[in-house]
Amino acid sequence: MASNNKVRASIHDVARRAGVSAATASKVLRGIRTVKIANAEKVRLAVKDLGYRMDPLASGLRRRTRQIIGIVVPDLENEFFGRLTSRIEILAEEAGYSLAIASSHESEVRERKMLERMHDWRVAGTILAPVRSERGAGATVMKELAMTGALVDRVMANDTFDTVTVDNVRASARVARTLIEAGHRHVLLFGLSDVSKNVRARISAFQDEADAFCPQMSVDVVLTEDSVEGLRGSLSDYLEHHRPTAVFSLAQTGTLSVLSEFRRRSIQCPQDISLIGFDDAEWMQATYPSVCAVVQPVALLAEQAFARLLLRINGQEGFPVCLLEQCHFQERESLMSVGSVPLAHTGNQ
Amino acid sequence: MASNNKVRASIHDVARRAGVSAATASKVLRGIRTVKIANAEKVRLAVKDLGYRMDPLASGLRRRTRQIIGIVVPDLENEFFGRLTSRIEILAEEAGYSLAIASSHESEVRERKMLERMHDWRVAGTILAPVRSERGAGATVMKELAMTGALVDRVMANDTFDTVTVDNVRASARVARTLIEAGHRHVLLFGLSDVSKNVRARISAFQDEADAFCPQMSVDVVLTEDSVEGLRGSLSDYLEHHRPTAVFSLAQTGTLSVLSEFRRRSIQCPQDISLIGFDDAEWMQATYPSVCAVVQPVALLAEQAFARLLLRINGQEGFPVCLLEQCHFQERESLMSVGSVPLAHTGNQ
DNA sequence: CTGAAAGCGCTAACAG
DNA sequence: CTGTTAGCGCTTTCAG
Repeated sequence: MASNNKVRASIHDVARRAGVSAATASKVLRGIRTVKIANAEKVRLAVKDLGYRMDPLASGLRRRTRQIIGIVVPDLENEFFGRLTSRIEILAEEAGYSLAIASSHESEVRERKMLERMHDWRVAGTILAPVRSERGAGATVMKELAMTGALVDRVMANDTFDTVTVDNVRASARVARTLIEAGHRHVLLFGLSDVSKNVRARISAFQDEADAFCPQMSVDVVLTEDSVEGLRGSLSDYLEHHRPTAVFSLAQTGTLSVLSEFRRRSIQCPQDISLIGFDDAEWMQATYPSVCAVVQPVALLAEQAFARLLLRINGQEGFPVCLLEQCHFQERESLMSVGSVPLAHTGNQ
Repeated sequence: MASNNKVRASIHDVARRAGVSAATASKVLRGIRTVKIANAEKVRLAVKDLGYRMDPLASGLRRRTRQIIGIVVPDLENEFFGRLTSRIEILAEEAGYSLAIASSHESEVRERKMLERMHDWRVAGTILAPVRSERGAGATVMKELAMTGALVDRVMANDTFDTVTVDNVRASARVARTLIEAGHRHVLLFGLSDVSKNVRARISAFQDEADAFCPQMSVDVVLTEDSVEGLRGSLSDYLEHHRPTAVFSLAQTGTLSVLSEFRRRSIQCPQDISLIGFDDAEWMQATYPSVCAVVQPVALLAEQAFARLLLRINGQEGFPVCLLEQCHFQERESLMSVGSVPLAHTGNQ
């Protein structure tokens, strides 16, 4: 067996070399001040000499809780969750925890498995971004296991855990109003699977806003259960028979499909059809036309979710709160008023 | 302190309820067959009744090696590493390990910290994708600590660890040949920081190929230390005074910058300047023009790196190997022969 | 202020 | 086949 052949010094080795007991060495290492300064010095010296490093997992075994925070996200290949995780990793370390990262790969059974693993690892707390088919399964598992946790993204209020999410309603309403004001009266809402609470919220908020301020607006909704391949197909089918003046893409992958489909069909955007996407990405600045998007405050979501979790870990009691963070609307070229002349673009062609 | 208030059953509880000793219970749980069937059944029943779950970390403490594999990548926000990590997570689990994921956030000091943490966690092995400023620092740390490991991406041969990387030389040579054949005689190589071994390899391979097959080709190189902001600036400066017929972007972020800069300056791509990018992304299909790219075999990199690590964990001895995986060249619209008439595009405009 | 002893949850070793 | 004993590396407790 290959492995760490160099035997590692244990706290007993340190204690022996420093001429004190393991208990004392332990105190020094944990920064407890009730140790004679001379002894503390000796311990620190021994640590240095031996290149001693504590085994945090063994330590956690004894303390009965480990300095680890878990996070389970549905998809690490997705930039959004990459950014979320990345930010939380830093926050966790600043607070003295290690972050254990796991992906449920959009599968409910994996989600359960990963949550159980976090529990088995005795993490201090777990942040969960549920899978797309969110029916609260993940939260239920966490509740069953009596885990301390917080939920982020793709969640509405929950009766057990604090939740942090984007204000889908306000953001969608804002998109609706923008389109109405630009004269659009026939809009397609396009996205993946209606089982996601986020997407449902975005749709109904859009419709409510349309009903309230522009009852004559006709709103089509096309949702696909399948993944990326299906997206393109269902959009294609739809465009065969309908010609809205604007498309509101309900998620990032959808936005990409819309753009390609426009290109395939030689649909001029925004002259023929305007496009607004939910969720921004860097590449949306570089496309032609650049794409208007609802920008989610990822860093803020991370910070709030982490802050809530930390409070709970530290014993904060009380009813779960439900935090809604506001999105920003990024105007770009893909949006045009109906009937107006195209703006002068700086881009190709 | 909030925490897991429900007390968890230990293996002793299981043993007691099953009327056997902890050692026997342990054997059953580990699937060791030398246990009377009746007893094994009783243990399994007790496990079920108690909802028992083993503490894998305590178990690892005793066995002196944990069923964990570590991976340290430079940037989880980067799609490439997201995919790599995601794939390795699955492979690790199939092999009976949990994957501990950490990001060094492109910082050498963090990289060391994360590697040390993996070591402290007594992982069975660690896969490292070094930070951009790769001077072998990460590998040195791993060697110092006598860790079992493998290196992936951004590495050349290493005298201690198996390495798995993309064949930058062949890929770049291929790009060079493609451009030569398309009649390009003035090319810009554009990218981030020359301290990355990958980027250095790509540049010199391109130059070698050009020297060999088209000595009159003029090759400019613009590299930026800074991150994304700097990229745009240095490209802009360059284009102020030069007008190559093609740009070879050495990394994904660069490709995005090139595209935006083209748009800003109303440079028609590919009519005025062709573009080829190293590293593919989904959005490159949807831009106008769609972007030619060198596609890295991410899944393959993951599989090879993992396979090598597993061999080492299982005691495989011998000199470190250096695996080179081949890239695929994806033709798209952004490449045109010099002096030729644009192809009919199906896209906008 | 210190150290001996006990034990976190688990498993290796070995005598029965 | 089974159970006892003795730890893995650490921290807690409590008598000194």
